[in-house]
Parts: sequence; C-alpha cells; structure tokens
Amino acid sequence: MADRKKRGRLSRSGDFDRVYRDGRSHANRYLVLYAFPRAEQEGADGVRLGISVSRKVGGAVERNAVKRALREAFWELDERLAPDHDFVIVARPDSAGLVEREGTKGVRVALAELLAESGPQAA
RNA sequence: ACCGCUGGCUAUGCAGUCGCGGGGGAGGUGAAAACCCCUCGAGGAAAGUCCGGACACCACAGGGCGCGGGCGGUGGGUAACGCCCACCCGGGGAAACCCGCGGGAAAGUGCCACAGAAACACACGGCCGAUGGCGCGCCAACACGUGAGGCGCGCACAGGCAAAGGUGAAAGGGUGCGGUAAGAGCGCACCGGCGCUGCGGUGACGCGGCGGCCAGGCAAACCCCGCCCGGUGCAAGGCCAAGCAGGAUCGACGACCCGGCCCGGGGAGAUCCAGGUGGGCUGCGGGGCGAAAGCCCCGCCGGAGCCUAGGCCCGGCGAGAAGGAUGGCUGCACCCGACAGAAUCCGGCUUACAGGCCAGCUACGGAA
RNA sequence: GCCGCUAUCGUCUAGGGGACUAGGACGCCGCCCUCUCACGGCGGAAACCCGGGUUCGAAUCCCGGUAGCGGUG
Repeated sequence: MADRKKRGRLSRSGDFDRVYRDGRSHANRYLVLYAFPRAEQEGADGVRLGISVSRKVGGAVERNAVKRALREAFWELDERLAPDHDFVIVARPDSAGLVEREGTKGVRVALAELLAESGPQAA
C-alpha cells in the first residue's frame, strides 16, 4: 500500500449512465460489476467507485452495511484495479445475507471473482 | 417480591492503526489545490408519517354559507394539539394499579337478519270469568199462571290480564311481601334508573329528601349540539450560471389566480405542443477570543424551587450529507450485544426492541 | 425526502352491517363424450393482508401495523 490513492467516487448521474451504457459488466449471485475506461483527456483522477443498493436489499441499516462492506472490500483490492476506470457495483438482494453472515471478507471474495473476469480486458 | 404493579435511566466498553464527511488553522512546503495539525460526527425510537406548530410561497390569507373535514366526561397546562397532569364516571383486579373515540337515543330519519305471537308498543299458546251475556238447578211459593229479584253450577260469547312458558343479543325495571276473578308499581320495603329539590364541589359529579314509574338497542348509521379548521409543502422557496426554436388557442368586453359557492380582491398573461438545460450557491444548524486545552455569550430541552412573572439556579444538548459521511482491521474485557441509520426544524402520539440498573407501591394466592 | 392510493381463490374481479356455507370469468383437478387431442357437458378443490375495537353480529365501520404501487426536481 505504498502509494495510497484518494478514494474517488462517482457523483454525477451522467457518470453512472455512461458506465451502465458503455461499460463492461460481470455478475454473480450477489453483485453486478460495471467497468468503464475514461478517456485520456479527462483528468486522471484515478479509480472512481459508484455503488447502487436498491430498497429491495433491505432497510436503511442493511443497505448501509452493504455499502460499507463494498467500499472496504473494493479499496482492499485496489492493486488489482485497472487505472483510470470508473466502476459501478450494484448490490443484489442476496448480498444482505452475505454481509450479515461473512462480513467484509465474504464481499471481498465475491468482488475478487468479478475482478478476475474483468481483469484481462481492462488491463 | 422469586412470580405482581408503576415511574425513571441506560443501550457493549476500552486501546491501537488505516479510512470517510463537516468546520477551523498559529507555524512548515505551496500561486492554488494538496500534504499536515486540531476538533465535531446517528436514535430512544433517528422509524410509521398519525396529529400539532414554526418556516416558505400562493394576495395582506379577508367576510359570509357550512357543501366538506376533525375533535368530544370535567378542570387546568401549553406556541398549539387528537398531547400531558389531576379529578369524575363505567369496566377489570385480592390489592398496587390498569383499560375506556367517555356529548345527545323524551328533535327527526333509518336499521335490528334468523327465530319468535310480537323488534316498538305486541298476545301464539296460556290464565281468569269479578262484571255483562247464554244455559241448567234451587229459593221466592200451598196450588195454577207470570217469572222480577237472589243464590249456586256450567259455557268461554263480550271482555279482563301480561305473572309463569317458548324465541332471541335484546320482550322494558329487579327481588320479596301484600293484593286480585286472574293479574299488573296496583300498594309497600330494599335496590337500580328518571324528575324536582337541599347541601358540598370552580366543575364533571357525589350525598340526602320528596315525587312518581313515563322512556329497548345502535350515533366507530345519517344526524343534532358544542368547539376548531384557507391551500401547498424544503423536490416549499430565493439567487446565479449555461443553453435552445418556435408554434397553436384564449385574454383589459378581464384570460388566469385566491381549495367549493357567494361577496370581496389581485390581475397581464394563461393553457397545450415542440425545443434546450438538467449545473452551482443558499434555505441548512449559533457566535466571540485562542495554535490548542479551555473560557464567555446565545438558543433549545429537562429538573427543584425563589421572587417585583420575567428571569435567576443546576444538569444536558448544539451532527449537517447531497450518488448522500459516522466504517474496516487487530487486541483485551464481560452476562457475548435487541430494535434499528439523521435528510427543513421543533412538541407529541403510535409501533419495534436482547438485556442491565435505580426508586417506589401492593400482599389474594402459588413456589420455597 | 415529501405527498397520495390500493389490498377478496393461482390471476382478473363482484359484494359497502345479517344464509356470505363470499358470487363470476380464466386457469387447475376428476369424470363423461372421442380411436386420441381440442371443443363441449357434469362435478370438485381453492380467497376476504395481519392484530385489536364498536355491534347481538364485521370482508364491509373505527384504530394500529404489514406489503405493494403511483406522483413530485
């Protein structure tokens, strides 16, 4: 963790739309991962993350828990992330049970699986 | 108090490290950003969005009607409330205590299925035959005629009755005694209800006296009475920036707006289609001094009192995101941690909840 | 966030205090018809979102929950 970058995040609705529309997606039972390489002329802000957790996942407490677990798991895996990409992680309803049972570790395993699929193309 | 009841408090904690959001910054590298440092960072319900307000815009939010909506024992409290406190009444409990949408059914309308004779004012079966009627016998009367009147028995024709029976959620006071042809508040005693009245209480109401028995239930059915109520909601609203392309209809003979109607008023734009943008600041969470610890002022909430009724005293709180922060890891401790995440703010209500702590009250029974 | 609406068989629905034992259509199951299937005929199973309250009586009225859906920059 020598050069710890700032944890960038997506803040514009248009950013989300672009990642959904033009990014690559991979999914398993718990999560959907979208990845989109930003063009060079844009500022090199590094990796940015957006998280989407719908109300079907659970109440506010469960949704917050899922978001926090996803954020932590994502940045723990930052060495495997393609640089200057925008990522969006969508939590599926089953993810609430995963977080409750296995915590951040379980989420990290599920997320690493998706990154392994997307890795070759993104690199 | 082990099992009961009431009120209040608390809501895993500590240390290290990495990270996230807001605010500030003496000094250091910087033009700035950033690094770095300091500080603050979810709840008692933040929840459901059920009430009441504040605030904002609609006109300055006005008058009448009450179409419409809400509330409902009494007296206080409060900015206000459907909330809180005390009391009254009714119900439950052995008690502590708990529960109650708790005005009016003699203003009117409506409903009360099935059963039952009858569901608001009735008589199926039944009881009675005092009174009147009819029949028979006897007396009056020694015999004949007449047969008034009287007595007894019978019939159940007129009529009287609502106690006991059956139906039902409910048949209109209840129990007992008297009374009667049979009965009945018909009379009486007690109880219950109602009316009048005396006393006590601010009042709901309570206690007593007298009268008389007239009054089925449902108003979370319409309704009546009393009180209250403009609409929309921070995605309200204000400011700035960027961008596009206009067209149709209506309109000072008043479009449109002020929830409905009327009055009264504002008023130059209104509606629809097409096109463009979908960014920022503010509303939004107190201020001052200080590098910081901290101190002072301000505001809100809670508590016990004091006095010129507004303050004084003590304690606590003051988070403010905008794809939306409050978390990850490691270690230690214990009874192994419930319900649950701020979104304009405040006062309530309701609902969810593992436990732990404190104070007070009650003593029928069970266990020991 | 704010403001609303709805809930009845598997699905769409009727019913708005009383034999409602909740009706109908499609679907499902069984039997008949047919060589078989379809169509048709007969029969059957199957529901008032949950918990309280008012009432003699609640799917219906009232209160509180739950779930689903919609509007709003």
